[in-house]
Amino acid sequence: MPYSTEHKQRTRESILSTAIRLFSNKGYDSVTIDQLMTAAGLTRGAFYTHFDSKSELYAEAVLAAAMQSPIASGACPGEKGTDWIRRTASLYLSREHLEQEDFPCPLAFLVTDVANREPAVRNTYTRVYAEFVRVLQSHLPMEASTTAKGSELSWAMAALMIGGVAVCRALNDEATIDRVLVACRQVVEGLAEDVA
Amino acid sequence: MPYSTEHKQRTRESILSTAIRLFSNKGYDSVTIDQLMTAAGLTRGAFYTHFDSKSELYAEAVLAAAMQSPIASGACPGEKGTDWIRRTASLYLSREHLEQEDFPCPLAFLVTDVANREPAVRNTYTRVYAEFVRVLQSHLPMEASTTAKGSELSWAMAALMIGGVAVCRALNDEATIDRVLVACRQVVEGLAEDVA
DNA sequence: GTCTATAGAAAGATAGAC
DNA sequence: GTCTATCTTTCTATAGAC
Repeated sequence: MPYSTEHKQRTRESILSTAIRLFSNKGYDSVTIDQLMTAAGLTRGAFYTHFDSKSELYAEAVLAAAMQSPIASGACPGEKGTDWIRRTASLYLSREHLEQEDFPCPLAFLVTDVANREPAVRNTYTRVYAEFVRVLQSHLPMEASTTAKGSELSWAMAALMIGGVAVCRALNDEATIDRVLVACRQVVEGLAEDVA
Repeated sequence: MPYSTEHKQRTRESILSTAIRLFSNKGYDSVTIDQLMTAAGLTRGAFYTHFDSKSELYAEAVLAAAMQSPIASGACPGEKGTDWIRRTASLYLSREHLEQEDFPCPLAFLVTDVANREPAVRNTYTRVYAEFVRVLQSHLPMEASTTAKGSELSWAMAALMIGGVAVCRALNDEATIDRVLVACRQVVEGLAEDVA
């Protein structure tokens, strides 16, 4: 691979990382190409060598964000079963995640934002969400990891975790945020254990 | 009250209703003053007689949306206890709500959007959310409507309902949407009953 | 591949006529 | 109070130099 191609690849990934960070924290419309490129250490003009348009970048960013987020893509490889669920819930529904600037879960940080975007982006979101649910279910205890009941539970658990984080980001009161986080963690754990 | 004042009041409310509809379905940035006023049957220039700025309008719209949404502000006055919860969950987590253009629940339709806005808007969101939780808890069976455990459950139930609706709006697959709606409804009902 | 410069469109907000 | 006209800013995207 010639130097220039390799270099282009690196630049592209740098733009993408910056995009994930900015889009996740400010939403699609509030991020300008200028801000993005400046934050990536470049200027406006260089953008279009790497991406066709802002919306194309967004679509890629949502997917890349999902794959890079340690929280969404099956963290805690050490743990198993209910322990994994408990640990994931406590990572996902945490202040650290809320304040996570670099790799937050796009499912939570961009829910409403994605809803207002074109079908291609929503297709990506749909796939990422389904994968999140699949991973959750695979860690449910015993047979629940394959039954219809366990599946149903997983679809709701994912919505609860995403909802909890999304709501907390909209709230403006520390005490309320902590209450929501704790409550959601407790309920997720309870659900995972009761299904056994 | 002189005619002009009364008329101004009506116009103002008309703009506000239009704002609720447009903001809820497209988000803050995607709605322009021009679109808004045209949809309200007026022109750009008339806007600033009623509101100081777009962001001020947004803050008012979020509050008004919460009060006008029959779903969020304690619908089903006929039902009581667990029946009320079950009925509210089935209204909230429904396709009708997802496709509701005029009075959707801003807690779900604007979560991420509000998160990216100024503190005043997030304060409003916080109050509306807390009220939603309060109403939910008041319909929990027996003592749960006053205990700490019932309170915790309510904070999570609200996040689950909001998360379910918000996620479904981002999804782009009918079957997946139905699965999420059903799953969330089931879990909400289960939670409300198990606490008894 | 990245830069500066700029075209071209659209937005928020204001001014002044009616 | 509402209109049309406009100021000013900001944004996406492109052109051309290096």
